[in-house]
Amino acid sequence: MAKTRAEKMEETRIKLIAAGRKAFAEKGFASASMDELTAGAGLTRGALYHNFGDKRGLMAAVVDQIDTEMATEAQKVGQSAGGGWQGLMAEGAAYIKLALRPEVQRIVLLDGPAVLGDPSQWPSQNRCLQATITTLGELAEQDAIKPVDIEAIARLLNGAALNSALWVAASDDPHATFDKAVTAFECLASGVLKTPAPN
Amino acid sequence: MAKTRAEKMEETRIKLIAAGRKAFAEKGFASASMDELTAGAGLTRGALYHNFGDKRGLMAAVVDQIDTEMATEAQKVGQSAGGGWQGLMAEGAAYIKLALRPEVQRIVLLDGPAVLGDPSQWPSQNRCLQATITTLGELAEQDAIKPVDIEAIARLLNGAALNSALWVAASDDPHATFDKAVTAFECLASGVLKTPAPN
DNA sequence: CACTTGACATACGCTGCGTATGTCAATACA
DNA sequence: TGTATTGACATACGCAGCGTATGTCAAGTG
Repeated sequence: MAKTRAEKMEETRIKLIAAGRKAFAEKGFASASMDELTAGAGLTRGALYHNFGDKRGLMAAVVDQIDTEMATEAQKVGQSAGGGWQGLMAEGAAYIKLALRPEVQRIVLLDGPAVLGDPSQWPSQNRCLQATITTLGELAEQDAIKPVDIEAIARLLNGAALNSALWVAASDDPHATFDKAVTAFECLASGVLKTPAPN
Repeated sequence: MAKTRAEKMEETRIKLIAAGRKAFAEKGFASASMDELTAGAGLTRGALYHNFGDKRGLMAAVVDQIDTEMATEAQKVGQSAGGGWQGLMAEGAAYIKLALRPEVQRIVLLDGPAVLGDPSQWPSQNRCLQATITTLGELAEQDAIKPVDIEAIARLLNGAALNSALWVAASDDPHATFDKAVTAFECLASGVLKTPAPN
């Protein structure tokens, strides 16, 4: 069967995003050549500028894809941990673990802010936050946490988790450092609990 | 009196760093032209590449200057708050307040990581952390905090504080959001206390 | 007072982005 | 079904900006 035009266009978008994701991860945004990148996908810069406007546009699409994946994954982990406090802790650990991937570090944590600006304004980041905010909301209804601004707590927790991943990844013994980071995360998070942490 | 060569060179370094700081803050690293920048300082790119090696080298010098200033300032605030727990809280609020300056946001929080890599590896950031670690160390000696890894806590607190500044700055009502951020910061920080937070 | 060093300027090449223009296949329409 | 039209993508061009190779002249040296 002949492919429709819309289908083919969707294919090229997918190919370009995949190529961009690879190039940005391996060389960083600044050093990734659009000529090389598109050629690798069997296309030219023409396709890129037609579909995404400019280099930044492709970056935005790539970032959106990556941290949509992260949000989905972390949310899933949180829910299968049973939601509530356990879910929140599992989500935090999941974020740190996901952010250990070099691809995430380079694209989302290092280059993303420089290219796209403040991460708290990204649509995808708001999707990530939503999971945390929802979980915190449940806890608030159960009167389990202090009466503080939930959004603020969620943002600080997310920021702390993502940042600590860079530290973990750069450490000599990532495994041991990961454990320290998760423990510290849980320790800080316990500050919002009304009852002392169950350690 | 005639100026010695070393003195003149020091002057050009200072001029270039000042010009870089201004240009990077106003246009961002990528869009800052080294030709313009150096011309504004009454010099040429020759001086720049002689003194700093490349564009990144100047960026490193600028970042180092800025967050050395931040470390000094925050430490001062923490000490005049009397050290200990009050000092730690004051330090945190000070970091958030310092990071509200557009110059800091653009250079240190957005472009810095992309250009220089993981902030936790910057020499200057380690200076910033040192203050927090010292304060936490005092508290540990007084047996006031839980037996967790101090470095990990310090890194998470610093990361949370700096990140929240971006959120505050981008909000509709920065003043109100600042209060929320500081309250949330103190709430999370209280998680390391053995005795429940004095709220 | 010749000589050397080195701080900085000048000149060049190359890479790479964005855009203007061209082309050809897929749809619309008669 | 043949013609017109759109639009997805390729090709070609101009320009900015980085890094480097080379030049110059004043400050230090013996």
